[in-house]
Amino acid sequence: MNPPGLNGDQAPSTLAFLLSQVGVHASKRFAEKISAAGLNPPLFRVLSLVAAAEGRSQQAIAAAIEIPPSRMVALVDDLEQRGLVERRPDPRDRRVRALFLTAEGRKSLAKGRKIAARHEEELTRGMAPADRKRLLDLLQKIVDEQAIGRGVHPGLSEKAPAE
Amino acid sequence: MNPPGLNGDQAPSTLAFLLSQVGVHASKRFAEKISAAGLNPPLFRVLSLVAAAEGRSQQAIAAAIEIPPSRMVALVDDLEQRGLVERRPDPRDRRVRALFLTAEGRKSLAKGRKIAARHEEELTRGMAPADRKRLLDLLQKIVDEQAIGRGVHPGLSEKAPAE
DNA sequence: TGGAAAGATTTCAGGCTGAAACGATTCATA
DNA sequence: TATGAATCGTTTCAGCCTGAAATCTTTCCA
Repeated sequence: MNPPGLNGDQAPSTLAFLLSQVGVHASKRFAEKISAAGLNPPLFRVLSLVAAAEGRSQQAIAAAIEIPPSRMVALVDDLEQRGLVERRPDPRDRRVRALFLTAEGRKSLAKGRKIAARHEEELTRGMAPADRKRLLDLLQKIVDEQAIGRGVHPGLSEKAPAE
Repeated sequence: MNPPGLNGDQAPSTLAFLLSQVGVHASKRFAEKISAAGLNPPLFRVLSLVAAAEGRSQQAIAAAIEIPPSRMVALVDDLEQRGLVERRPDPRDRRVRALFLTAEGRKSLAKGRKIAARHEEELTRGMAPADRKRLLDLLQKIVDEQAIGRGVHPGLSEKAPAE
């Protein structure tokens, strides 16, 4: 598909490049798939966190996934307009908007989780279970070593991709 | 750093999430580092490809890394303004602008490569060589299985991150 | 009580991106 | 050889997302 001398003579991929390449690819694929549930990745992540412990404040959740408050507002606005999440006043602290799932929100979340599971399978299709576990362990090791927050996902955008 | 019940009770990360998380992280780190060479990842990639075979047309290179022509023009403009790359007319085809490195371009490329090597090491610091190779093989397997182009990096931006 | 701090929100401006339209040139084919 | 299709490079344009900063309210602390 490409003239010889283009892809053929590329230096063997480095680990850094492969990680970046596969990671970004996985992100984009997931974004495509999750849209079938009427969501996008950030919304799905917030929805999941709300479900993990309902009644938390917006900023508690925002801090957990390291997104700026101004962004959080827009995300919750979005979720609320779709009727997936509810903002309720917190009687203990009137500054706070406590977040709760609606029935519709639970449905969307369930749908999203199914899609995520399918995504997981497709991504590792053709891999032996042992390899799967090995890959998972190795990646987790990097997360720990690099001091990336567990469960904290740096969004796409900003700057650009790697090598 | 986070109140209990936030990160502590998160479901064990999936492979898809880890891949995306680590990949995006690696991308962003690299973007930071490569700026020390006065470059950004896309520029570095184009610079590398020009070096791999000087005299190719803009679109030949653009096609190799799957970026739209309109974007390529801006990238080459950028590289040319920095004096790293030269556009020369192609005597065989007057539509074509053949690309060549300048002396300065070679210097920048060398600098970028050093940074990339350091990045590679930092990313895998604390990993046994055997694990490194295993990880590389596993990732390469995914690239092949998922029909991602070898050496083709989907840029950041667009849609959003995963799970 | 008064000032600092925190939660939520709005505003705003910058950056990046790709589709589309365009002129110049080359190619294919009749 | 003539003519329409395709290619290369370029410019234009409009959408999108993002985070910093300012604002307002409410709470905390000294």
